[in-house]
Amino acid sequence: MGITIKDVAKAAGVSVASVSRALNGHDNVTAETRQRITTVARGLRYVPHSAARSLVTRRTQTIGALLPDLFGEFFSELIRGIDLAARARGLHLLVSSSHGDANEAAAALRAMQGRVDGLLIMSPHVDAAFLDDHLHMTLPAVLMNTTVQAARYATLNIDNHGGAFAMTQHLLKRGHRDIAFIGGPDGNFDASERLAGFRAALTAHGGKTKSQVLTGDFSEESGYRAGQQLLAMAKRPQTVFAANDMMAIGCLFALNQAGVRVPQDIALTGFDDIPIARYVSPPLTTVRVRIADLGQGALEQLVARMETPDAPIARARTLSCEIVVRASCGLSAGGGTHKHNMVGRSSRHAREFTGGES
Amino acid sequence: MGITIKDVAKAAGVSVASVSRALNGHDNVTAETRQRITTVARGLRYVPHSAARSLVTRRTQTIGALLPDLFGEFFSELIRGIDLAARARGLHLLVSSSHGDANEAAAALRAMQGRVDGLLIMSPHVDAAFLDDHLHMTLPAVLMNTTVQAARYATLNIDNHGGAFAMTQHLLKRGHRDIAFIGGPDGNFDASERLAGFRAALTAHGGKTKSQVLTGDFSEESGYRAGQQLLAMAKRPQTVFAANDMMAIGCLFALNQAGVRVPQDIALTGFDDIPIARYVSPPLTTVRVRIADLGQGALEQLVARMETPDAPIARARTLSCEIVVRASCGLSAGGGTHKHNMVGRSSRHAREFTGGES
DNA sequence: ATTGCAGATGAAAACGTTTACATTCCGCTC
DNA sequence: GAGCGGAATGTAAACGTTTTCATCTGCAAT
Repeated sequence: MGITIKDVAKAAGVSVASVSRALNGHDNVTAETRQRITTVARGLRYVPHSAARSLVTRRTQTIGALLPDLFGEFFSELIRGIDLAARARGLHLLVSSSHGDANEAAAALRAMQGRVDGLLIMSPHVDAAFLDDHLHMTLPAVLMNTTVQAARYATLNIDNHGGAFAMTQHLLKRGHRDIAFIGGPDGNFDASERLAGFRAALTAHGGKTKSQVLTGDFSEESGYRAGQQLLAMAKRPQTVFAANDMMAIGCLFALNQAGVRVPQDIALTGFDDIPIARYVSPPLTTVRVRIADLGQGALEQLVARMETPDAPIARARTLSCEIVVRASCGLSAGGGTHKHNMVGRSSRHAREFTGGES
Repeated sequence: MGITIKDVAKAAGVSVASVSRALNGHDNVTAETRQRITTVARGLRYVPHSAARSLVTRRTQTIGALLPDLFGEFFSELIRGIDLAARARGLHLLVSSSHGDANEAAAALRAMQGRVDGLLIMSPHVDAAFLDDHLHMTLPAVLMNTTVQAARYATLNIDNHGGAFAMTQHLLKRGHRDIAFIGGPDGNFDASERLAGFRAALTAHGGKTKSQVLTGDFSEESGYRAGQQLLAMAKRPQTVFAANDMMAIGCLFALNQAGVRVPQDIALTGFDDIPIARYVSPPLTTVRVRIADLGQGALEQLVARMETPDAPIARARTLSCEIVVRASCGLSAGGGTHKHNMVGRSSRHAREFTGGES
């Protein structure tokens, strides 16, 4: 690795202190000396040793993201959002994923401790006690999509309940009365909230409805299996609401394959609005979660905490969702083919908003 | 941050050296003392300061991944593979992406220097001179999907050319004679290799064929636009070969939307075999790249270099692809519906292998 | 001419580890 | 019982920065 600040100092004929000052843009150094130092440093290809710097500044310029998994477009988008925001602030991003159980999550949490200035945690199965145990109190952290309510932690949630509620309501309003819900993994916060929202809407509606819940685990394959279950039924439900888009797409595929037409024979909706959702046939009606924004927002909240660690923790923020009506649920009341709406990030869709930021 | 190794030493009534030895599993320490120290350390919730450690050991236990982008399932899968392999070795993963131009890439490269023990670089537009300029020679690095041939760098490539060649050959063998190719971004190594493979196969075939190239940039949207161009043509090609799956899916959507049937009216194939490819309708015939394996393999190669930096660099490895025939290109010679083949990670498909590892 | 001041620079401490080297301790052997 | 050897433990240097404090310089004010 070789070349240190001392070498630069020697070559420039100044002290290490001046080199440090010049390179870090402090103002108490002559323009001329700074010029000389920068030139020398560049010539020598000097790169500050970040560990040494971190040791004394107690800053790593790095934030960590603890994710449950990395599979599929949801996490892809999430990381993209985080990365974007981090880059804008000159922060590095350390990712860690695949934490099947609590032990792995604990190990990951431990390992990150001290390597990062702040932590973004999305682990739908960790609870407050777990965090108290393994997360150092002084390390700023933001929890995403978590069941943890403790006021000690900053949290940012998707409006899972509201989104599922609105979507169900939308379906009911359009006359759907017999709806099957494809659920997510057991113990997953998002999954259970979405199911709860679905149920609440049914209850709120009051009228006569029918519903059932199929099991899934958020993977395309589980959606496909659910689709096969549907196909095997003597009397199929009128509508399927999958707890995420990947399952909806898997289910759609099973239906397509069997020649069951969507939405004519059965309507289908998802949740998340992953990028691919608008490109399947028929395009998927879904609950839009601005996934990248979620990551970005979480990072910004984290940065805020890092900058003023003593500020009281704002109460849990919830990111609103909106319903995006595409063809898969049957055409909306307004009719029309919506063709011009189906492509492009900025296109407008029929929308219904959920509660909004709380 | 508070609690250091000194605190542990004091509390356990030993010297810092013993604490260090005990906690790092050195053997020259009594079982009894080690026991005591570990207990105390745990009780105090001592976490070693990694920067201090890195400073003296000159190791960060972190590897960096430099990616051009994070959008879509391809990168998702790639990161997943890298993360998996890194985790298995107790290495942390620092990601950095969105390097539109060379300047950004240079800055990212610089910033990573010194924070990582090794670097995984996928930046389809960097060349050897660029690396010589910005990459410290002593930092182990593995280049993925790069045009760089320099023997100084370890590289791991997808067999883009072979894959595209094989796919084109497959299409020709099935009687397709008029094929449109949707290309990737200008200057992108993968894109140009795939196009070259396509052309080479046409040339090799010798017989009378027709072809054209539509422009794309690897995004669904560009595939959609290409699809619209196709639709607008007086005489449409018989077959479309998109340089990646995302574009194929975008194109498929445009065709579906217009009521043009795939594969009856027009055949369609892609490249990458991203997870979603088997779940669109019709399922996409494509060139399978074991994306996660690519990431995993690159990481392993990197680790090898880190462990023995002086070993001569193995010549560029190329990861073989295989053709996965699903329904979108018209049924394969064998006929049948392939229904049982379309789902599940381990299902067998009609396959044709490309050159394999060189 | 002396004092004071401000701005530029340098010397050295500090950050928390690991590790080479020194010391202590203990049980042996002669 | 003195000397020895080896294991366990301690001491202190080193890693490469940043930053506090001190020094030095030149210049204006007295």
